[in-house]
Amino acid sequence: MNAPITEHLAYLLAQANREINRQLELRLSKEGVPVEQWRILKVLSDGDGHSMGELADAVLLNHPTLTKMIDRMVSDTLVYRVQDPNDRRKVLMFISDRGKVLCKKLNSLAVDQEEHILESYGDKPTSELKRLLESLIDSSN
Amino acid sequence: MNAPITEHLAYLLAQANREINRQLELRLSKEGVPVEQWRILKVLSDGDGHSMGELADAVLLNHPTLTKMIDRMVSDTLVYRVQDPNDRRKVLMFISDRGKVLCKKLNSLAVDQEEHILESYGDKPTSELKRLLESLIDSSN
DNA sequence: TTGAAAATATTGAATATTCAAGAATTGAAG
DNA sequence: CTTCAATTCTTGAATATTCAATATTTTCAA
Repeated sequence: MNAPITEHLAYLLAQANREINRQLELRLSKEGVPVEQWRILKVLSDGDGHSMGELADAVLLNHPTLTKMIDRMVSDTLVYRVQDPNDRRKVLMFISDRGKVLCKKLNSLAVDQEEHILESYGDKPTSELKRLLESLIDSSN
Repeated sequence: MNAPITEHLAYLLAQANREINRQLELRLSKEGVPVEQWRILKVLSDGDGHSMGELADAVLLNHPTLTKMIDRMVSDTLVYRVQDPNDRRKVLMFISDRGKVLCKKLNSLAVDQEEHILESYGDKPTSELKRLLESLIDSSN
């Protein structure tokens, strides 16, 4: 017989991702915000304008999904669109003041989670895991 | 400023998972099968009957999604349902002969991928990463 | 300079997922 | 034994995601 599915890297990643994501979702739900929106706010919180393509890459969403999520966030006045003056094909996304306030709250919820992981999983394993994940991602490009 | 999103464990996991999953998807698409169906076949390939609840846990899908995916797989005669004689609330899923044949092909495609990762990423980092992921998952329960 | 190809974002239809409710069966307390 | 709560799975409606097509702008070669 072949190796069981629980030994495949793809499966272990999916499982770990699912679990950690579930925990984070649970915390962010206190503010009624999906994980993807937190990512968007966090990327935009540098105050710069980011094009949709750039954003889609950064927040791990494909274009149409991002467009529709941004539509919602614009309705909620968390972010706003500006046409890029240098390339009018592009739309630059900016975070609003309301978005910044929300983002701060979300950050602290996310930090709570990271601290919880550090406690139960350990300091060294966590940083070692992060290092390995980064290098796996690098080696996949 | 807060830590950038790229330093959060949740983000790194999502990114790595997305990338590895994308690669696996690409291989399995040669047989026109989504990753989740491969997982289902693999779990069932022990020949035992598995209840829907058990399966849903194992393949990281929630109940209704699994039910509908199983409906498709039953249509394709890859698996079949049998009512559990000991507990008639339960449905036991079995893999068919056709399912077994397909599963073998998929396994070798998946093994290809694992080997590709081992080559580009290295033998030791891979097993170390797997170990850390397993223990993260453990510590989250 | 013009026109074709590439890049960027959005839209709408098709598909898939999720949530909440329902049906069937079992378990267990009174 | 009966009844009520819990377990298991499925269904249908609401929601979200994806694919393919479209519109707009830019790039670049002829």
